[in-house]
Amino acid sequence: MKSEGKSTINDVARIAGVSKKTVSRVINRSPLLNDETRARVEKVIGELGYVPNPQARALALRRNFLIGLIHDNPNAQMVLGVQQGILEAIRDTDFALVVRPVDRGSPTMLDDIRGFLERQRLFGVMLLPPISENDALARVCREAGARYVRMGSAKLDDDDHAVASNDREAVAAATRHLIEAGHRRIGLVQGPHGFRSAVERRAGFEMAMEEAGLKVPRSLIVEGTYRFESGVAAGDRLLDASPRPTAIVSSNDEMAAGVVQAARQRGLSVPEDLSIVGFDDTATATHMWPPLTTVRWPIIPMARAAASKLLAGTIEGEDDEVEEPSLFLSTLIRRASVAAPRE
Amino acid sequence: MKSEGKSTINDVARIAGVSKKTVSRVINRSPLLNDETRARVEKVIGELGYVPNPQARALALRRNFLIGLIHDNPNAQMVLGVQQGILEAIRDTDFALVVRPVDRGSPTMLDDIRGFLERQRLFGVMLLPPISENDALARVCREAGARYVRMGSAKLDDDDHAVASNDREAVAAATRHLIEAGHRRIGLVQGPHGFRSAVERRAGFEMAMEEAGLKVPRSLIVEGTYRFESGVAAGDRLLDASPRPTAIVSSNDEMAAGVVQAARQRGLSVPEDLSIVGFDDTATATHMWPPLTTVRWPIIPMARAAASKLLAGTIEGEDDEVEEPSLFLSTLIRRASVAAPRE
DNA sequence: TTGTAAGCGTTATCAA
DNA sequence: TTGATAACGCTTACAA
Repeated sequence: MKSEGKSTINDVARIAGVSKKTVSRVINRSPLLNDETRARVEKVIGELGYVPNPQARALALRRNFLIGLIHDNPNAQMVLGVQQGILEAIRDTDFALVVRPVDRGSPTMLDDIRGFLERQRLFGVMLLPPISENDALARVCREAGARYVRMGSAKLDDDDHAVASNDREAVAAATRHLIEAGHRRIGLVQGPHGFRSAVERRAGFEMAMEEAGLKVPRSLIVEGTYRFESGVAAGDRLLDASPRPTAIVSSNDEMAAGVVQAARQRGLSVPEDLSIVGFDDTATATHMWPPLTTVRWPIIPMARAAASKLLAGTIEGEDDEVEEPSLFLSTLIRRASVAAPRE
Repeated sequence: MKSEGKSTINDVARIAGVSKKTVSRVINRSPLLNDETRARVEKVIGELGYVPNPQARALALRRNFLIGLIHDNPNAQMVLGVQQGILEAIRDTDFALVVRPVDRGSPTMLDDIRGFLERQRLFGVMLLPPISENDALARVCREAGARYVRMGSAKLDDDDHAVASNDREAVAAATRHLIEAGHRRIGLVQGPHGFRSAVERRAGFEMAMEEAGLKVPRSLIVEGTYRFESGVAAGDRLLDASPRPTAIVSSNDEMAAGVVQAARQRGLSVPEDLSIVGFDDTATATHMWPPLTTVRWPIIPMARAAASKLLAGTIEGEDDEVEEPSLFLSTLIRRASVAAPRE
């Protein structure tokens, strides 16, 4: 058992008295191998503490064991959740995760990513919203020879290349929850322009309002950036409306926290004067006061499934028959930020 | 301009009418090269869209261009901040960032990390607190031939292998701020056992109290886990004390938010009935109510400096003379969670 | 200043 | 079921 991982396939071959190729077959679990030979080679591998060199493998195989996470996502919790999901999926494999944040605003973003993919020659990449919604980016991945899986708030690609949540239905359910509590005048803090999630969540909101025969005046829909500050601003705008809404649906938790702050600044209390529901169920939702009623987005399982899709067929020990799901259901988590309207 | 990044050094050499080695010299900016030759080769490189294959380079150089981030840190904001800092440092280099969370509780952690380092043969790794405080881990890195830099709340290693913040002094300053506001009975929510940051922050607290001739009863120091829930619990314990503390120093923001929640649950308002200061200045601090007075920990610059240290000497275009700093000063950010005690 | 030959550690081809 | 030999794309001697 050498302490350095310096022994090579040649050492193993020499000591075991076989050829390199035979050792290679053992490493790669080739089925056509004498059990006795295999055992002998494995013994030597164990004794030497031999670990195959991934760069050499990558060179010979013309692909490496790196999967990339490309994102331009403003939400730290979400990004970390995704990382965790991916890591769960690649645990016990030779794959490693490399992260690559990009700047959606940059005109050279696509070229940057193309360069990155060509340079690193990644096995595949995971694309997070919002850039996962960019079809040109998917094309770049294909052209660069990188497999990809897109995560999104709606089906963005075929099942081999996308996992999605049902944001529309989830927000509709959240809105219905407010309606059932007695609210009639409900505002929406919408996500930013260009985000599919923003579109889906708004559609869910409007769907539920329409079902209930409720009309949403234009003044009760305000756009935010998914950031806290924009939630404060949106809250201010919404609470300036007259009559004031008695409830607000926010397209994410962070903005919902901003709305709560806006309400508090004008002496309104939540949920007595104003009910609020968010989206994401990030740590913010439980750490704020009152704890936020929100939609739990199953980020970690989604990311895990997406990563498994990416690796489909490559994982040895796994039952390759298991098809990863492509749609993940979000669920409403009821906490303390919703109550019946006053009077 | 081929769309695929498939051309190799041989293609470039053939078309430019030079040897592989000359192309290699161009790529590696060798100084002993005829300018004219260089120009000719560079032209061909541009036309072909040639990109050197990193796995081949890695194989030949016996080192790759991957730097790892090894951590077991409970704070999402912090982890993401560190990632951002590292990425800023490696921007415009060929390096990529590989993330590797580990389980501090696992008895096989060190072996897992050793296996990871040997398998991936990383150029170097960044170690985050709390595992960065583990000297055995540093040894494992050295044995595996990986450079490393440790981030911490105090000097953990020599200057080439560590960057630190001055947590002790920063918490002392925060505590003094409370004392100056008139507080005398001040509690501490301490970080968890085994964290150097917890030790340093507590030391800063005690230092400031002692300076002011204030005695801290044992009942006013409660240990938390750095998580929100533990902050709630610690807040409960502290507020049960009699007489109640009029101010609390929390070893991080997340627990501070928990303390606020505990206070609110018993009808106490912040800062009127209870002043609070946190540590980290994460998003939580500004998103909560009231906005939290806290210590800003310069995570991103620290991480950037740490990554630069790791790469020291390898970056071509850079002025290698610039020595990265090893100590980063935290500063007190005054917001609305501190006021004079009542009466 | 440039080129030749020999690796780096693996896998693929094709024959035995 | 195994093995010799040639890739894979680059760098490092060592010459020229």
